[in-house]
Amino acid sequence: MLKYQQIANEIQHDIEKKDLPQGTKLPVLETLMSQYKTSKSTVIKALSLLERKGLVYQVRGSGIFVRRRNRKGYISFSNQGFSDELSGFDITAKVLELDIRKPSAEVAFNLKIDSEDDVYYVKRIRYINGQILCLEESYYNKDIVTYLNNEIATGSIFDYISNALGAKIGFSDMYVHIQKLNEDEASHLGLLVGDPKLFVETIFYLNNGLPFDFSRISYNYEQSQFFFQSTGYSL
Amino acid sequence: MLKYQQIANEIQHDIEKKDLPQGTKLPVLETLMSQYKTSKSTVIKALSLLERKGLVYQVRGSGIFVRRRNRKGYISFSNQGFSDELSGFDITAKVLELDIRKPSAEVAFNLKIDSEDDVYYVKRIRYINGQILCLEESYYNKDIVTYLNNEIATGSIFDYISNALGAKIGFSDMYVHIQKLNEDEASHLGLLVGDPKLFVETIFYLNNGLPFDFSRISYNYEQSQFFFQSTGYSL
DNA sequence: CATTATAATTATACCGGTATAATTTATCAA
DNA sequence: TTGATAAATTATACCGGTATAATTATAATG
Repeated sequence: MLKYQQIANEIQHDIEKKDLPQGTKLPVLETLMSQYKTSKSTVIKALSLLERKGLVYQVRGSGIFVRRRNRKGYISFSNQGFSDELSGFDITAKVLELDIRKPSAEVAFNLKIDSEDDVYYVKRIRYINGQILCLEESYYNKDIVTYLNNEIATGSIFDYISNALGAKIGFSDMYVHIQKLNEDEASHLGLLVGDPKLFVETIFYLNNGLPFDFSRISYNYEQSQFFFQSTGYSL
Repeated sequence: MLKYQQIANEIQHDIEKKDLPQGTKLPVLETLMSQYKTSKSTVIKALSLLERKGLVYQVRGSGIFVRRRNRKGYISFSNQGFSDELSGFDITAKVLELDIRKPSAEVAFNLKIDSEDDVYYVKRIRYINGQILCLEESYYNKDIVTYLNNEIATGSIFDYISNALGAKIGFSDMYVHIQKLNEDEASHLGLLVGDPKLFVETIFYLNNGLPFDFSRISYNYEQSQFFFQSTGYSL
């Protein structure tokens, strides 16, 4: 792990361990430099990382301060996406469908592949702490996600892609809508037709810019509480 | 304006002016350095800014590339919040209520003030391109937002706070829910009771960490299409 | 005591350098 | 032509420095 990431982790763990409240001032840069035996720029980079994670804020001429924490029961939604920030929640999945197929025009467009190329199609229900969280339909570029099965799809597919396939997940584009549930969705989510849903279309890219996953997710509105922190641009 | 922000702007304008498609490779660092007559670190900082804005992505050993753009009609939702990213949309507002009052316990808690301190309360409907976008209730700490009137609240209150009051807006915490409209909301949004809504509670902070605005917003689901880009943490 | 001016503190901008890791291109061998 | 190997390209990590701007603490002033 990189030095600045390591330092960021240690500072984060320190904040969490000591349960520091909002507004607590952290040691000044100079102190952090000697504490972690590193240069100023590396400390700054670590702090910038923590600032973008929403853990601290920095005030020029004043100091570095601890930022407010999440409300309980809210899913933290960083600019990393949902999936990794689910610590503290019990996430499981039930696979409804899993097959290899040819993509529709829309899917092919979003994955930047030809309509003759193969994709893995996965339809599943995801649970959070035993409650139905969402209904997900995902299309994976088979050239990148070379293999999938039921067992893998029952767990975290992204963990599998990162760890087993060794691919590096980069960024994503999300298109968010508020809509009413249709019949199929309502039955899977255990809700009524016309009930609210959060509907999100996402294209996930590897860190080299290749799209590997196009997904459509309908969230159960009863479980949909998200915590989101903005940071401003001047980092 | 800072040099690295200036450079980021110029690169952004260049991308938009030339309408460069996704995947287009930008000049290499060395070229950008001489092009903008600045040091490596400053160029890197400018590019890091653009990366967090979702405009480019960088691949080590390969280059800097243009990222996908927004779909038409979607409100771009950066980690800056909604308000500033509404270029291309016509945003207006109608003020329903505006007064000075004592905060409830919840409002006082979120603004970190005493229940005896004054707040400005503003209730208004915001329109996007003539359509009803949302119903907003906001509480402003009167020690910070010292004056408000109907005319100001008809426009952008944040612009007023930044420009006229000279305060620097820093970051925000958002709590997002999907719910059903109640009677009051439905009547103001021109929708039916039970229709979906995106309900967002936000605490806005100045750049020195002081909370100055606590707001509750109910979005019209028919106008609620948001574009959101995640970036990964390794910037 | 309140206000103002000054100094100290502190984070940030900006510079330019070396070393490193990932990718791409060129080279060579089979 | 293919596949492996080496070299070149390119972004990133990390260093340490000076200058600057914002804030906070201190001193001076009325």
